[in-house]
This record gives sequence, C-alpha cells and structure tokens, in this order.
Amino acid sequence: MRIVMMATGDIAIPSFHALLATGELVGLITQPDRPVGRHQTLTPPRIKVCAQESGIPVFQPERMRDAEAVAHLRSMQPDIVVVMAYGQILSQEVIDVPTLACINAHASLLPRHRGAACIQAAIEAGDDETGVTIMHVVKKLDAGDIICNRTIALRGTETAESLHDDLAELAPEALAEAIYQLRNGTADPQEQDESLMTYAPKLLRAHGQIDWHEPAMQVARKIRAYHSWPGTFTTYPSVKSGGDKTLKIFPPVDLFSYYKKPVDAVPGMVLEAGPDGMLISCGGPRGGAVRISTMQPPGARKMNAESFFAGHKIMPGTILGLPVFPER
RNA sequence: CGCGGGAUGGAGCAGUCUGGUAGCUCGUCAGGCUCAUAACCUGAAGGCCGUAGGUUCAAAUCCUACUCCCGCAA
Repeated sequence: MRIVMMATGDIAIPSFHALLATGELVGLITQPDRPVGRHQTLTPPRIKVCAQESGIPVFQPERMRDAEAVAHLRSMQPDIVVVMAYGQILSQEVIDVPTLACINAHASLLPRHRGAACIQAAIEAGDDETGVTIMHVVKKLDAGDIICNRTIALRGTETAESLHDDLAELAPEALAEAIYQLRNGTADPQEQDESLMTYAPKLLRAHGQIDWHEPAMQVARKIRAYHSWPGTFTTYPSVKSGGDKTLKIFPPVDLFSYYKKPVDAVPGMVLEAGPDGMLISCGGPRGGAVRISTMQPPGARKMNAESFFAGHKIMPGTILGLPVFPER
C-alpha cells in the first residue's frame, strides 16, 4: 500500500516516523519553506528535514488546490493520504485522489474543539480528557466521520506545550489502528454529533491578554493553555516612563478560588508583591486570586519574581491591565 | 541586512537626553542585636559600565562598526 503524508507541524513528526517504519510511506507534502524567526530566515518545516534525512520525496506546493499540485499528488498514486497539521484547506479534488481514503489526525476528541487551536482549547475549557481523533477528511473543516481515537486524561497541570508533545506521541497509535481497519475493511466510521461541536479558531498573540475580570480559575487555565504559544500577558503602569508596559506571564500559576481580599480590591489589583510572586485579584462571582511567579518585562529575559521585584516597582494596590478592557 | 528594545559587581535595575568621584533593591562574607528568625543594625568584598575604534582636558554617558540577548513579526 502506498501512503502519502501531508503535514507541516512538529506534532506530526512522531507519526511521520511511525509511517516511515511501515515501509509504505512514499512521499511527504508540506508547506513551502517560510521566512521565520527574528531575521526572517527562510526555514524548512522540521518534518521536511526528517523526510530528507529518511530519503522520502518532499513536495511543497504553494497552493495544494492548484491543478498542478493535484496532478503531482495523483502521480504519487497514494492509496491513503494522511493529513496532520498541514496548514491548508484541501479541495474535494485532493480528497478524492487516494484510492482508499484521505484521513486526518486531529489533536482533540472530535466533535469537540475543531480548528487550529484545539490543544489550547481543551485546557482552557477545563476538559477532563482530550486526545487524538482519526477521521475522514471532508471539505468542511474537521467534520468528517470518525474512524477511531485515543484519549488522554487531563490533570489540570498541563500546558499546551506539554500536551502538544504528549498528543504527538499518542497519534501514531491511533493512526496505526485507523490504517489497519482501512486496510482490511473493518473500519466503521461514525458520524460526528454536530450538537456537541465546538470550534477553536486560530489564536493570535493579542488573544493572550489576560482579562482580570474573569474568575481566577479561568485566568489560571488560560495561562496554562496559552503556554508556550501565544503566551499570556498583562500590562502594568511604569513609574519611570509614565506609560504602560507589557508583562509576559508564564506558568506555573497558583490558584486561589476563594481569597479573603481587602474590601477595596478590584479585578487586576496586586494584593502582594514579593519574592514569592505576585498575588493578583481576579473577578467572577467568587472573586479569587492567582499568584504568578515567573514573568518577563519588555526587553528582558524571563525571570522569577525575586529577580523581577529586585528592580521593578509594582507595589500592592497597583491595578494591572487597566487601559485594556474599557469596552468589555 | 523586515521593524523595534536592550547589554552597568553574583541577580534585577537607575544613571546616558544635559560628558566631570559607580548608585539603588537584593544576594554573598564578617561582626552586632535578639529566646529566635528569610527580621533588624554596622561594616566589607565584589565593576576595564558587552567588544573594538573615534571625538574630548575628561566618556557608562557623544560618534562609528561589531557581538550577543529580547520583543514584534512568522
């Protein structure tokens, strides 16, 4: 059987190696090299490098839906196309090329969290479990019939980064089962329950802004969910410059669902500031607070609270993120 | 050369605009005080102010080049 993989993200790398090991992988289709990093250096996807090292042919069309690209795929004569974190929407023409199936590995338990930010969404929503789903590719995003899945329990401590790696390792197993079923005709794809569908749109850097009016639980989840991309941040008033500066916030975060606060405490108010971290008042019906202990001021590296407060003056009573939510 | 910020004892920062004795909060070490302490008091060590040139009587500070770090962007 001939398998062609379409993948760009690092999450697909373990699956790539698993497919490679079957000896049936005949090609990798991935996004063109992109300018990346601080100097906009043209950089190949890491999975492309893996393919080159393994002697697997690589194809990098700018638009997969173009006739030439489709023709190229057809010339590879795939029986199965495996899509995972590829980064382009596929046309029906592409989907129809493989003789057996065009399947997709998605990093959530569909129909929950369709879309690009599925990993972050599972953490931010406070789900008890997430996983990897293998389904048929259809034109509608992540909406195809489900072949199989693998689940992983969430303990409330993971970040998108750690979960990404765990799911990457989980994917090959699910993929192997799906391919096995397709191969011997035992696959019994189940339609997705549209009523349970949620959508996790692609995140932008700006989405990492913390809204201190949210309950402490939600703030803490967001800090974990958005690590390490796009990251979370707030703003603080700078005595020196007179303006507001951006403060990036990193896990771990201590959660206080209930916290006995001073009567004048408002969301975003710094309650304590010291070597142990910065305790910040949150919103919501029960109030609550979170303590953060790792942060990064503009122009500097990530540092712990002890270092931060050695040279930055944020006194208790300071209100963070102030000018940001006038409209919310 | 995509845009911007930065480099000052071990950590984090001020000082740079307006050149003139190296400063702050900590940490470290020594001593003191205390029933005791990460508390408090006193003292000390530790800097070629990123590198290399230039201007000047004089450069952390002004000029030029370079190196490294960070943010945006991807």
